[in-house]
Amino acid sequence: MCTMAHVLEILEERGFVEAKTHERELYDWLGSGQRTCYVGFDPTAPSLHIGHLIPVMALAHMQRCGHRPIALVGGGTGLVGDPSGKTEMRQILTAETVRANADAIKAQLARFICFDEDRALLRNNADWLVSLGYIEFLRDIGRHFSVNRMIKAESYRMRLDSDEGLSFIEFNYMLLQAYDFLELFRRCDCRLQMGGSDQWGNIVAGIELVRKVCQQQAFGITFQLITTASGAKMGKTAAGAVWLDADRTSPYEYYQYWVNSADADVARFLALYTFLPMDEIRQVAELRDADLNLAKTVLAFETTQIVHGRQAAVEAMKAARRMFGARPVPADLMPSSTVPRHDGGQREEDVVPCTELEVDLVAEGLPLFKLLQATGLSASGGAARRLISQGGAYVNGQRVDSPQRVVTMDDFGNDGLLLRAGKKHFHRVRLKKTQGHAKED
RNA sequence: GGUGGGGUUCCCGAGCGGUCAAAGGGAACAGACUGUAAAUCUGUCGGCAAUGCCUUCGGAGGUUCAAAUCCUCCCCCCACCA
Repeated sequence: MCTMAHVLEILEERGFVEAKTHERELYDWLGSGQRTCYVGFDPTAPSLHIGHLIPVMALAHMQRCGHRPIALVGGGTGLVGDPSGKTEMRQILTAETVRANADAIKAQLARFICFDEDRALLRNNADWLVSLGYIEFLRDIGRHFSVNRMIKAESYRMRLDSDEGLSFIEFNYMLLQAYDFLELFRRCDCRLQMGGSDQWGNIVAGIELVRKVCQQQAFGITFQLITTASGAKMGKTAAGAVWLDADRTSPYEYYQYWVNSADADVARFLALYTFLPMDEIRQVAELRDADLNLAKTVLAFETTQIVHGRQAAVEAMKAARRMFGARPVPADLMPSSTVPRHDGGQREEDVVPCTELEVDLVAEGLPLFKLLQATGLSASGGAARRLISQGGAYVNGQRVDSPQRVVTMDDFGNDGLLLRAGKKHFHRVRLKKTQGHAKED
C-alpha cells in the first residue's frame, strides 16, 4: 500500500476533480486508513467506452493508493434510466440485457482494477433494488426526500424545462441511487461516492440519506466533464463511440483515436488517461510543433496497453509507424512509459483492418469503387465514387485519378493490396483461393 | 377530458400543391495548407448498373395530372386549462 501520496491530491493534480463535499473531513478520512468508495456504471451497452474512462481511472487510482474501490453495476437502476443531464428519456432495458451487459463490463473493469482477494468489489444493485417493496420503500426511504428540493435540482432542470418532460419513473432515479449509497454504506462501509459532474445531485441525495437514516457522514466527489479541445465529448467519432471492446473498436482504431488527439489535449489526457508520473507529463509543455506527436505516441501507446495489453499496443504502434512514418519516441521523453523506443524486429503482423477477397472476384477486374464499398472505407458506391473523384482514394500509395479504375491481380503483391481513403484510413485486402479449385498453389 | 402547437433527410431547423432529394446551420467526408494537430479556404454530403430511375418528410388511407405541402382516421410529444 502506497502511503506517500494522498489520493485526493493525486486526483486533483491530474485534473479529475470538479467538486467535492466536506473537503476537510473528506481529506482526513481518506488520509487515515483504507477506505471504500464507489462509482456506478449503468449497463446500457455490453461494453464501456472512452467516456467511461474517467471514473474507471479514478477507481484505479484509489486502489493504487491502497483504498478499496467498488464498481457498482446498475442492474437495477439500469431498468429505470437516469435522466440526469439527459435530454431524452432512456430506453428501458430488459433484465436479461442488463445482466449480460453487466458481465461484459465487469471483465473490462478488470483491466484497470484488480478484483483479487477483495481488493476491489463488484456489486450489482439489482441485488437489493429488484426485490424492494414499493410501500416499504416509500415509507422507509421516500419520506426522507422533499419533492420541493428535488425539482430544484440542477440534474432535473434540463428535463423539467424541456419539451420532452420527465416521467415519474425517471424522477425516482435519484431515490434509487441514494438508496444504493445507503446499501453500500451498510454492507461495505462505503462512505464515498464518485461520479460525473451530472451526478452531483444524486450523490448529495445519497449522502443526505445516509445521514438521515444512519446519522453517519458520507462524502462525494464529482469529476470534470472532459471534452476535447474543440469542445466535443470524448470518444465521439464518425463511426460512433470509441469502445473498449476490441470487437467493436479494434486496438488499432483505439490507438488511432488517441494518437489523433489535438495538441492542446495531450498533456491533459496523459494525466487523466495514463498512470505516468506527473513530473514526466509536465515535460510535454516543452515540446513544440511536430515534437508533440511523440507525446501523442506515448499517450496512444499507454492507453492502448491498459485496455488491450502490451502486444496489441505494440502492434498498433508499429502499424501506425509503417503507415504514417512516425518517429520513435526518444529515451528521455517520459521514461516511465514502457513504449518501445526503437524499431524492433520486423514483424509482419498487420493490425490494419483487413478484408479477404476471393481470387475470382478480382481475376476479371473489380471496379475500385466496389472495393472501397466492400471494405467499408466508403459507406456506399456513390460515396466511393465521390471519394475517388475528389482525389481521396489511393491504391498501394498511388492516388487514383480515374473513377473507372479497376483493380486487377497486378495490384496485389505479397502483402496484398493496400487501400487508403483520405489521409488516415487504411485497409488491406488479401486474396484467398476460391473454394472449388484451391489446388494450384 | 378541453383548447392550442408540433412530429421533415445524422442533429438542429426552413418549407406548407408543381421549379423539393427538400433552404440554412452543425456534424461528417475529401482536397489545399500541415505535424496522422488546430485554424482557414474549397468541394461533397439519400440509394442505384446514374444526363435517368428508385426510396425519404410520424403511420395508414384519400383528393389531384402532380402532395413534405390539402382531406380523413390513427400513433406520439408539448403547452395551457380541467
